[in-house]
Amino acid sequence: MPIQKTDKEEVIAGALELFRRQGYQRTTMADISAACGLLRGSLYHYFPSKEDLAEEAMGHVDTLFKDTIFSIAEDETASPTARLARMGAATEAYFTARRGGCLIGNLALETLDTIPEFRPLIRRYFERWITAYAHIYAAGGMSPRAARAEGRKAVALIQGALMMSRVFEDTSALQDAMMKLSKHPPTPENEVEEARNRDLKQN
Amino acid sequence: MPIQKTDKEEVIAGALELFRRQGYQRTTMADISAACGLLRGSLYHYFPSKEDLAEEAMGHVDTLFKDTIFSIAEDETASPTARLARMGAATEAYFTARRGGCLIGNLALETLDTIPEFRPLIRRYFERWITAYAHIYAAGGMSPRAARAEGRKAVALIQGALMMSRVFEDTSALQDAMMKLSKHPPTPENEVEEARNRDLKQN
Amino acid sequence: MPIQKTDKEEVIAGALELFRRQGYQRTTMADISAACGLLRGSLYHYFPSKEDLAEEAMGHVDTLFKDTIFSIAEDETASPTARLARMGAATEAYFTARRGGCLIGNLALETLDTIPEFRPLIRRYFERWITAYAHIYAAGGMSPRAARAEGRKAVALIQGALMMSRVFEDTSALQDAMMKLSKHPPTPENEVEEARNRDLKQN
Amino acid sequence: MPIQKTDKEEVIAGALELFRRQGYQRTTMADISAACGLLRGSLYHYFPSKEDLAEEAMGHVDTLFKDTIFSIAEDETASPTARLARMGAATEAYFTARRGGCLIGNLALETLDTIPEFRPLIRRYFERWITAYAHIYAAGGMSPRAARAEGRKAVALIQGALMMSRVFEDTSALQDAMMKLSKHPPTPENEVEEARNRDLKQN
DNA sequence: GATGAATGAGACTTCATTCAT
DNA sequence: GATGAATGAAGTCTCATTCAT
Repeated sequence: MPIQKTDKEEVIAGALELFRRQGYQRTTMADISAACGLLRGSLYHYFPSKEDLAEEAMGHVDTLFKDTIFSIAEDETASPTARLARMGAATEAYFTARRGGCLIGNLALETLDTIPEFRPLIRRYFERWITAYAHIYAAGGMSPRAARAEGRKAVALIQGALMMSRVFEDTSALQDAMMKLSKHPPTPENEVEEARNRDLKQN
Repeated sequence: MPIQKTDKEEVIAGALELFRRQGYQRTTMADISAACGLLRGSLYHYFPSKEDLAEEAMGHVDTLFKDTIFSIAEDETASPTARLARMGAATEAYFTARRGGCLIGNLALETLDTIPEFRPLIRRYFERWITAYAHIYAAGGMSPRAARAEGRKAVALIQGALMMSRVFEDTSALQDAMMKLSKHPPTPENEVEEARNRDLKQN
Repeated sequence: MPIQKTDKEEVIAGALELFRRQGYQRTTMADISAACGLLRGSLYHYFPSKEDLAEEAMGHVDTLFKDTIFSIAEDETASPTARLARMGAATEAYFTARRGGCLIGNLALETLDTIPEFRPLIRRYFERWITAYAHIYAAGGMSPRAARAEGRKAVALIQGALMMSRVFEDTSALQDAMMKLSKHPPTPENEVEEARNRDLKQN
Repeated sequence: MPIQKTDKEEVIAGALELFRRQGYQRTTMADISAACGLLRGSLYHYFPSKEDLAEEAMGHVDTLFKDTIFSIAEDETASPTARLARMGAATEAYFTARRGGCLIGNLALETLDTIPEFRPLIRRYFERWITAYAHIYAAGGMSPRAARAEGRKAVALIQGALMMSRVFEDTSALQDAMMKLSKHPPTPENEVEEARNRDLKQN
């Protein structure tokens, strides 16, 4: 029985990578079966359809991020800045070790308008990510509303940076973005404004 | 001939929207022919293949951005801050008027690893965009190196915000990001650091 | 354009015979394409699915029976007995010229519980057939209620006779049944009863 | 062993119902295994193949009819009319208690031209049924030849009535047919002719 | 230039059957 | 004997592309 679970996980792992790099439509069940050594028909013992398989792959990523990355934000024993740094490092490590960027981000852009079944999964993943950043920002003294807005911008920046890294085949775009996010909580717009005003008055 | 060209433009316009919302693989030549009123076989009088059609659609977007958005950055008669605001407003207006986000960003994530022919087009588009931001930032006094890094982050933030807007069906994510970018040049990391240090010393 | 219609009719004719003899599930699109010289994929230019193709085949039979057999019942210039004879002869001729019995009867038993889309077509066909017999019986002086009941039995007898002919590869079962139905309107139960009583009294 | 046999009977009972309602091709081994609580692979401990399983199911019906319905015809202690009534009642009771009509009649129309292995079974079943009716009719004074012809029509009427009952989801079609058959031996064609002639002469 | 039927490769999926455990 | 994963052939259907009219 442990063999069984291993097999299924192997299929998911192979499918996950193919979906991430080739997209959902372009990846065929034949590709996946070749990647995991199973025959085409055998995949259907584990997954009733290609869609289900993709959902399980996304669920796998979702769970992994929840357990190993987003959970860092909840560690109230660490300072907000320390949590930011640790979450950033974990995020960067995850994506640096894998080509093709973010599975769920990629599938989001490809399927959001055509496969409604994926939408809840996609939203839950990003919702959790945003909430993680917002939690840290709020712990740093930001208002809940601003913390959430900044969290959304943080996730946007990471996803955009993943896109840039892929487009230019240069991981520095991701590193750059993570560095920006990791050092300290962002300064919301008005605070920046005030800071500038202060600077101007000093001169 | 101009009539002909109009026909071709209509095909491109229809294909562009379908590719943006449904992705490349999911969009069929039949979808496109239905969208523009032509029959399946007739598409091949204008475009030798689906790939060529997609490339022309991307080229259309590329040219449009170059002429109407990126060109704003070159307007040396306006202040950097004014150019940022105008470019931000134009960008926001473009994407707010269309569902599905950014054609080239979407196709980038879907096809970068499977259709190498698209890569030069995708890179040129993002290269221009980054350059536009870098140009403004440099005009604001930033070093060329920092300006380019900040430009890349700016484009990343926009693309990520487009993803968030689509995921949550909420255009405020884009507005939020554009507001952040439009107000003034970003404060590079070390400058913020210094500013904070200044603040601390004052207290 | 007449070529087009001919092609489609040819496909239907080939499919019709295959469905009648092999059943719906057992007949593959490959069988049909081989029978009409078209490639598998080409069938989908004419019919969106196998189900639709089968429905058109059934519709073809339905129309043919309506126009060439059931219409005989409406010919008020002929006596009921003459109409019975002509309808019986036409029915027998149709089924004698074809192996495999009645397409719609066969598909009825095979698909009634599994392909609900076929049900309306199947019912309409039998409804018309019953109505044709009932019309003649009523013209022969039978009450509408009894005429309908006898019509249903007439159609049942024909379908059952087709089954017997197929089981025993002996067309005499059909001929036998048609002879019984063709000679004159049936004597409803109570009339037979009365006739027997009369006979008994006479002796 | 008796436990084993019970298991086998359960499989056959489940398969029988599925084959009757869904047909042979449409019914999968997975359907059958789900219906009887066994797993897919386990079915092959009892039956070497799907065809064998279907043959055993048909054999089950064949034996049941032989023992509980056709045997009534052999009961020389009862009058022909009484036997007809009892056989009709038993037949009607059997089919009224089950949806989907007659397993062997259904499979006959579906498989007669494609699974020759089933043919002997199908023929034997109908042969017995016809013989049963012929036996009663002969006991009623009909010539062997006429009795057999009338027996075939009786079975045809029943099978056709089962079809009508299923098509219109109305068991009255079967009841109607059974009433016709149960009251008394049919009047062969020529006898009716003579009776009519007698009637005419009287007027 | 326009049409739309035809092509043929290939996609997802099903299913009877086998076999190692 | 029971299990259920694995097999591999085959089924329905899609689709980019071609071509005769």
